[in-house]
Amino acid sequence: MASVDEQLALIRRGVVEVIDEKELRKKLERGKPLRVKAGFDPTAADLHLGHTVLIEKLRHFQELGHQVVFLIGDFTARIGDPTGRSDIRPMLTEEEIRTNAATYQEQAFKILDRDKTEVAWNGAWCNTLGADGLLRLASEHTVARMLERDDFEKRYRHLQPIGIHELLYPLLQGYDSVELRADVELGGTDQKFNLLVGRDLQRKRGQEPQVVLTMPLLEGLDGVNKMSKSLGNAVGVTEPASEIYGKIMSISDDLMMRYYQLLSTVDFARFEEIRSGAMHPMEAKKALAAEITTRFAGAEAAAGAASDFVKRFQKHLLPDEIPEFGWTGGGDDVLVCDLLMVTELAGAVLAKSKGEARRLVAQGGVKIDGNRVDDVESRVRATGAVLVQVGKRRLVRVVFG
RNA sequence: GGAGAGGUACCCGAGUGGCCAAAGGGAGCAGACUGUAAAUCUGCCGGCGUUAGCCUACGGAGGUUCGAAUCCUCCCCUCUCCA
Repeated sequence: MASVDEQLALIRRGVVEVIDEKELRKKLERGKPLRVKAGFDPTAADLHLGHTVLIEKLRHFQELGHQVVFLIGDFTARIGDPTGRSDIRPMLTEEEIRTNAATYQEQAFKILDRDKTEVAWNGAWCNTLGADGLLRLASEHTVARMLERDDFEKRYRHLQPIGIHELLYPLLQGYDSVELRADVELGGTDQKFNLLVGRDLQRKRGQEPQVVLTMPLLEGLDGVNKMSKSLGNAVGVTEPASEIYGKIMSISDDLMMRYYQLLSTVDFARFEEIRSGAMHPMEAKKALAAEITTRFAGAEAAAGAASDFVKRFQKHLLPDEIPEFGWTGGGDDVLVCDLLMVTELAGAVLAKSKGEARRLVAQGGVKIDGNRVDDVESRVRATGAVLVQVGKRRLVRVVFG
């Protein structure tokens, strides 16, 4: 095992706050592997890059020989973490949670070593806690302290509803640490309150309080809000290579530096080179996109996505693979607007409605076989196949017959 | 239990009988400019329809009216204060 100082150096990288660093040092000095916990509520179908910031940090601990506990919040997912929420979120069904949890696990092991990771489900103890246990838990905290929490306080002040079950969330998360005898818990900065409740509860139950490590929140593609699927600014780890690559290429330069900081493994010298502008921002972005795409989709797919990107957006050529859709509408010639509706059922939506289709054409956003079409009345001969392009990214080959 | 305030499109939010498919902002989409960047500018932004127009929509259900997001009744939901 590495020396305590070496360990601390790696552990501290990218971390916002360590509570408390002296305690962490003391724990490390004992020379025993620490139990390091991070919890994930399976509220969405997939993990996205935001989650991976924490998982990467877990991996650091794993590399240092500590015991990583990947906690699936199957029970807490039913409440929904109130963090950052301005409204009550609907409770998920057990079914949804189970499926989500399964994919979370699979995806986490793209980063973590499966054999060295302990997977725990908090339903295991939450479900057997009983009203009795819940009461005891609830008695160990006060309403005033709970309402100190920023998001509760805000909602309270803005006359927004707060469900009583939501007040229970931090307690349950904290209780997980008691059950798992966690030495360290990781979370986003927005989790600080919940993480600290864990320390409190552990102390009350005679355990040494866990050290809390907060990680920065990864901004989504918009560069403003934190990455979240529901905000539509997320990059999912299971997305196709071309999507991951393309989405990263579309971020702003500022955001790129942020992603480098939180997602990349490049060393400090390289980081500085990029930050100073010695490297062209676009080249730097390509390197980042390649690194991340490789991590989740493999080197081969990443290379493909990269060359596709150059072809398509820099040389303005067509990509290797273009989705095809059969035309079933019939007729000798077809209104371009109708053509845009062809993929509606297949999911790759070009236009959601005829109105939108007409708008897109009128605004010059549509190309047929590479030629801009801006007359709403335009028609194409319904023979062979035509290439339909909407905007820069949406591309479909419509096959007649 | 009592008193009061409120629920408007993806989000915030204006509108208190016709000029309201509903101001303004944000998000989103398309175009120009680019490095598929940012910033900026332009257009669009419920559905159907070539225009006219029709349908759907201001928490829900009824009602008043030639006409309702706006008025009335009941119901549902949220918040505040008192108990």
